[in-house]
Amino acid sequence: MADRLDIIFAALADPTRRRILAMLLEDDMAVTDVAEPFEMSLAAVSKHLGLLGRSGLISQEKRGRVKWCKLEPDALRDASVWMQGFGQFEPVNLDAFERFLDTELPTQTELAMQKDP
Amino acid sequence: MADRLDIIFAALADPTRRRILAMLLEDDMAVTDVAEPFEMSLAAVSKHLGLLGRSGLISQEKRGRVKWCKLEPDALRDASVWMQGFGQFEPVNLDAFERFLDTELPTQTELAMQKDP
DNA sequence: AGTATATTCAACCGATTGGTTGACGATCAG
DNA sequence: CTGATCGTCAACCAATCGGTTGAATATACT
Repeated sequence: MADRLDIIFAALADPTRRRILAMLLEDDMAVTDVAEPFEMSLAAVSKHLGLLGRSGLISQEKRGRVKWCKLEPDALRDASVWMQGFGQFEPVNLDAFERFLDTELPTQTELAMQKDP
Repeated sequence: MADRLDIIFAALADPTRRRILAMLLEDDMAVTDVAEPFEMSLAAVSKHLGLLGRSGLISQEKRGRVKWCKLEPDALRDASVWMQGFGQFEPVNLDAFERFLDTELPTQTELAMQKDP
């Protein structure tokens, strides 16, 4: 049902999760350390991290009793490519955008896309 | 307290709305024409368009009894800027970034391999 | 062994989301 | 005026979200 872009954009649609991602940009962190600056329960932050993990934006690896969270910026590439299709129309990005249209609009055959058969 | 990024990412987190945006990339459209290819009620599509309008991703102008929907790609700029904050994530450098990731991520086997225990 | 730490799980809550339906106000055509 | 078309509104529904608590499970320390 929910495809990859759904989950990624939904994950980005929350300020807590965006802040977590920004924190992980600095360095890998344990769950407790991620939760520390937030004024919410550890369980809530753990949920956010679980969602981020499911979205692929972070990976989590348990070493001992500590679960380390690591940013996976590669997952943002899909979303970035999608958005570039709207923001800038550079020739460089046209291929990626056409690929996007292929996957995103499967049934839109009559859509006026001037693509070569 | 939903700030602008919240609303924009949330608007992008739905496949119907992304498809609507892709349609509007081709041309401005009336609400009924936007709704035509979707297998849902007109009211549902109207709600989606309302949300897209509130997010600033589209604008709507009523001429006569027809409400025209127009893509506003500039609204994506905030989100794009935020994502580019994730480090060397400019469109031009995508290839270089991919190469960086290839050397940075030795194994992806543990990624999303968490089946139910 | 016993205790502290790290993290998740389960149940619950109120708010939001994505959809439906039917009624409704505008606006256009005849 | 009459009737069709365009679009939204209001009420409802099931599912999800973001948060809370308290218990449970591992792992580490002494």
